[in-house]
Order: sequence, then C-alpha cells, then structure tokens
Amino acid sequence: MVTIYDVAKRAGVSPATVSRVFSGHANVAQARADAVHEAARELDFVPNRNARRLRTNSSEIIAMMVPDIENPFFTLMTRAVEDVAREAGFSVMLCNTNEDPVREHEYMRVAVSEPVAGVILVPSPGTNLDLALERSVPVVCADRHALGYEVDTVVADNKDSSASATRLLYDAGYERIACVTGPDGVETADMRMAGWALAVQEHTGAPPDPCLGIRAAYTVEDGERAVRLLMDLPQPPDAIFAANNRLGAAALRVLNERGLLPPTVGVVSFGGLPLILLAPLGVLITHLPARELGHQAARMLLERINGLAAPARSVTLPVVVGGEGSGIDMIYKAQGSAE
Amino acid sequence: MVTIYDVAKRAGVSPATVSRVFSGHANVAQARADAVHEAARELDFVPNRNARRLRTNSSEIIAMMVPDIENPFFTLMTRAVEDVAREAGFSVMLCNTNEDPVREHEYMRVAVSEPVAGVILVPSPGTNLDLALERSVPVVCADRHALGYEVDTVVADNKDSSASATRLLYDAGYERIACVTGPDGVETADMRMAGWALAVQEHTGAPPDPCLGIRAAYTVEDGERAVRLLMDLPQPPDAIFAANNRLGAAALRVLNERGLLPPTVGVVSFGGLPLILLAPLGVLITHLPARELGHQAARMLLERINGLAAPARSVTLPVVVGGEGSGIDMIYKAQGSAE
DNA sequence: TGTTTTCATGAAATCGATTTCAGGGCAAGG
DNA sequence: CCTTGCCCTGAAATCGATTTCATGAAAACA
Repeated sequence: MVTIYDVAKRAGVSPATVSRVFSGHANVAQARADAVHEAARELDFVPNRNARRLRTNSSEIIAMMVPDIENPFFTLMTRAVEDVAREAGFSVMLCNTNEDPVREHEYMRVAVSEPVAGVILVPSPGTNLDLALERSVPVVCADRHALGYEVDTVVADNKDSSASATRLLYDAGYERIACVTGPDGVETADMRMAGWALAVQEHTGAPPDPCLGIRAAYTVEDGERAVRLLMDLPQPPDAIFAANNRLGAAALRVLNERGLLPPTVGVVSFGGLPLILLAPLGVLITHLPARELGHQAARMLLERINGLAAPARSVTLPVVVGGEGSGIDMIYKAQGSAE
Repeated sequence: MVTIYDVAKRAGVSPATVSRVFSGHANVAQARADAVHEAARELDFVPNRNARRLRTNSSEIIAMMVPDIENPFFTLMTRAVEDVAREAGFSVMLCNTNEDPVREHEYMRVAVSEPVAGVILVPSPGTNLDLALERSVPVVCADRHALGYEVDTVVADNKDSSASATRLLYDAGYERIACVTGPDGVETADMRMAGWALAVQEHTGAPPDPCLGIRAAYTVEDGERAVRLLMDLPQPPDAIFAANNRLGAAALRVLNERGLLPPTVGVVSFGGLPLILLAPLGVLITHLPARELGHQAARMLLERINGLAAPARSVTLPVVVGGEGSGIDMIYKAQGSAE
C-alpha cells in the first residue's frame, strides 16, 4: 500500500508536509506542494481514510434509513440525498428498515459505531434515537416525525393536501368517499386519513362513516384486501382516497377487476404511480415532493454536521394536488418526477 | 470516548485481553471475559471501528455501483444485495454512476480509499478497474461484463432470451419487427439487439433491415424519440422489441399517442414494468432476474472477501420470457417481482 | 518426577494519517 | 547589526484497536 511516507520520500519532504498538502489545513510552499502532487500521481497514492478518521474522529458517510428502497417514493428521496451528499464529498450508506423498529435500531448501532457523520431517517413507529443522540450523531427525520424527539424534520403537507384532494372528488360529483390508509401510528397514514376526514366533515356536516375509513399495510396486496372489503360493503363508496402509491395501485387493480374503473368510481392516489402507462380517465394523482424532501433533509443534515447548534427545525413542503386531467396528461406528470 | 483502555482498567486486565474478548480471535479465561463484558456494559463501550479497520485493513462496507438507482431493475438488485450483505454483517454504500465512466471512477477512488471490503459494479462502457485490482479490492460485475478484465461476473441470458421473445412476436403473426435498444457499447443493449437480429435472420432468412434496429439512451424520453422515428418510416414496423423497461414504456406511450397499441402493433418489453396497472393486451413482458442477479453477485463477493482465490467465474442466469397472456395476468407477474 | 507442550496473558509494536511542538530561515523594524 | 515575529518545515506524539512476541503457569506426557 502506498502511504504518505512513500510519497514523502519520493517528493523529498516529510510525511507531515504531504499530509498538509492533502488536507489543506496549513500553508505549504508552492514548489513543495507541486512536488508532492507529482509524487502522489506517480505512485497513484490514495489516502487511507481509516487512518484519517481515526485521527480526526470524523467520517464522510451519511446513513440513509428508509422503510423500503423498492418503494419509488423512497428511491427518489434516496437518490436526491445521494446527489446532495456526493456534491459535498459524502457517501451514502443504504439501510432498509422494513418499517421495523428492531431492524432500525440494529442499523442505528452500526451507524453509531461506524461512526457515520449523520443519519437521515424515515422513522418507524416506535423509533428510538437515544443511541444516536447520546453519541451526538446528528439525525434528520424525513417524511415523518420521530415521536418524542426534538430533531430536524422535513415532512410533506399531508393533512391539508389530503383534504384538498378529497374535496376535488366532491367537486367531481362523487358523494360517498372512502379512505384506504396505512397502519395506525404511521404518521403519514394518520395525517392523510385526518385530512380526508376533515374534508368529509366539511362537506357532509358529519364525521365520516367509520366503515369507510380503513387501514392496510402500505403494500399492494394488503391494499387490495382493504379495497375489496370496501367495495363489498352493503353501501359501497363511489370514490376512494388512497393514501399512498401502493394503495392507489391496489385500488385501481381491484376496480379494474370489477369493471368499476374511474370515472365510475373515483380514485385519488396520494403519491405518483411511476411508469404508469395508461391511467384511466379520472384518476387524480397527487405529487409528493420526494426529491425535495431528500434534498432538504440532506442539506439540513450537512448543516448539522458542520456544527450548526440551533434548536430543532421543522420544515413542511407543499404537495401538488394535480388537476383531474386526462390520463395522458397525468401520465406525463407522474413520469417526469417518477415518484 | 470510552476505549478498551478504560474497559481494561476497570476490569483489571490488559487492553490486549479486552480486544481478545471483543474480537473473539483468541481464548480468554471465562472469569476475565465476564469481567470485561461487565466493565464494557457499565461504561457503555462501543468499539471504534476506525481503529479496528486501520489495524486490520478491512471494513464491513460493500460499495454498490449502479447506473441509476431510480431504475426499478437496479433498485431491486440493490435491495437484494443489501439483504445478503446485512445477513453477513455488512453495510451497503450506494453509488449512482449515471452510466458515466468518470463518475464511476470517482466512486472507485472513494471505494478504494475508504477502503471498502468489496465492490459490486454494473460497469459503464469504458470502465476502469485498475485501481481496485491493484489495491486488491474484490470486484464482482453484475448485469454486464467489464471489458478487458477478468473478474467474477453475473449476467442475464440476454441474447438467447431476446431471440426467444422476438420469435414469440413472429408466432403471434407479426412480420416486420423493429428493435429499440440502448447505447452502442452497453453490453445488455448489444446482446439484446444481437438476439433480436438472430431471430429475424432465422425467420426471414436475411439480416434485419438496418433501419429497423435503432439505438437510444436507456431513458423514456430518448426511447420515445427513437420509437417515433421507427413509426415514421416509409415502411413502419408492425411490432417492436424494446430492449429494456424504460424503452418498453416509451414504446407503449408513443403507440398510445398514435392509437396503435397492441395488438395493432406488437410490443415486447424486455424487463418488467413496475406498478403497471392496465397493460394493453398483447404486450409481452420478460422478467429479468434482478433479485437473483443481486443475490448471486453479493454471495460471490462475500466469497472473495473471505479470501477465495479461484480464477474469475462467470454466471449466466436465465430470463423468463413470459407467455403473451392477458393484461391482468401479466400485471400480476410484473407486480409480484416489481422489476 | 522431569520434560515438553499448550495456553492465557501483558507489554509493546503496529496500522497510516494528523497535529503539536520546536527550530530554522527570512523579512521588517529599531 | 541585532531583535522580534512570522512562516515553513520535520520529528515525534497521537488516535484506538489488533497482533506479535515473550513469559510464566498449567497440563500432558514419559
């Protein structure tokens, strides 16, 4: 392995000087600096980061903890984080938590002992950040808040935009609107359902019929089960508000099975459907700011890594509630940002 | 920071013994080991991985370099790698190369200087592995070979299955089959086009009409441009073999624009279309073994990390060329594996 | 019982870069 | 011409765990 000692010998300087040239923390005479660079190039020198990190007790790795990288929403968020991180000289360590607090905690141990420079976390219900905070590893939450902790957080404006989307269904003439949302305790699921309930209350003057608000895991399979349940009700809904992209896909699939595609039954998919080719007319797709969530979270984390000591900040990003356009129009939008 | 010296002092042993207890490489008397564990617990000791790595010159990080994590094919591959890696106690560092050899090389520098335990690489054309091989960082290529290097490689059976898929179009009665493939020099693009050409030659007894074989970047936008070109030919094709999922989506979108959806014009999408909801009848989707590619690559890499010194191995995984079923059938297949 | 082997252990060297400290060279000021 | 001070520079200490080496004790063998 080529070390700074080899470079130093070749360049005729001391190892300390080589280090100074590469870390740039002190002044080195131009002639020597050139000699060092030349020697480094000739020897194809790559500094050993472990040695550097041991000494400086720092690292250039950000842990990105998401429930499931296969969900295009999180894929896009991760991609955005990686872009910002790379720009700033950081690498991204990918951690799938599977929405499982135990797994999340295991990863947190790894992150702390690594130690990583910081963590961007989509918290699972029951998340525990004690370890990271004790060890003062900065944490930024994205998409959801971490219950019981005061850390920087970036979320989408779930409740208001869910209400808006639901109102659009009423505007389109639907009257009995159901909601399929995610698990109890998952913030996005709860907020979106709350938004739906708010719009229903506004429109009907009464809280929604409890059997129209139903929960499922954020998967296509479980979503289908839930939508079937809804459509099998004695008084089935004439429109469905689906609280994420998986559930939106599930709704469309069940409705397709039964020949009830929009506009027969109205559908809102909260979150884009990537690569969707031929969306039926009358599907309303809202555009979650996945990329912006990632960018913003990464930027805030970098600020913390650079020593920012302000109290915890909370940012809420707007959700674009797309107009109820033609299938093709919406396809293009969904495609463009590939949410 | 709590170090092994603190633990040693408290447990009344030497730092060497503490190290032995934690790394488990040598025997320590039970009584002392207990004392060490107890002291470690009391002090809440977490070993510093940087120090360990510096000494052992190893790490528990695998670099995963893919062209674009947003392509569901690579997302799934990455997920599979992460699953295997986690099982074995490794973490995954995510690197988007953007199909750009310069960016790939930058990441390779990071990986080498990290240094990571190994690299799983989807090579860009013009990839350069010298750095990694010099530094004896194990590399496994996935999805494509690295031109000019002898390293472990896992690929899909692109040529044969492209030929099979093309034959299915002939069987369905299409006669003038075009091919939209990826950039020149990208192995998957070349092999898939070769498979298409082979089937055309077999069927017509002559090499394919050159203007029917067209190249595009592996993006929806550029794919649309290419497909438009094809459909604007004086003698347009009556079927399209699209060499990856993005190009498949592009083909369907252009055909939809023009009212020529299958079965009017036949389509093969080589690679699944995730979350596709309402595939038109007559779209043939082949299922790339993304998950298996990832699993296999990760397993082979772990073997190398553990010191395996055999000559480079090459594994080819089969591609399932789905039957031309009803839209819904295919939807379920595409969904299930979310390629 | 005497000899050899095995085993657990601590002291100290080691990994490779960073950083402190002290000294030498040089310019400015008296 | 002699200080004072600044800037570069190299020697050596340092980060925290691992590992080699030497040692002494215990176990195995004859």
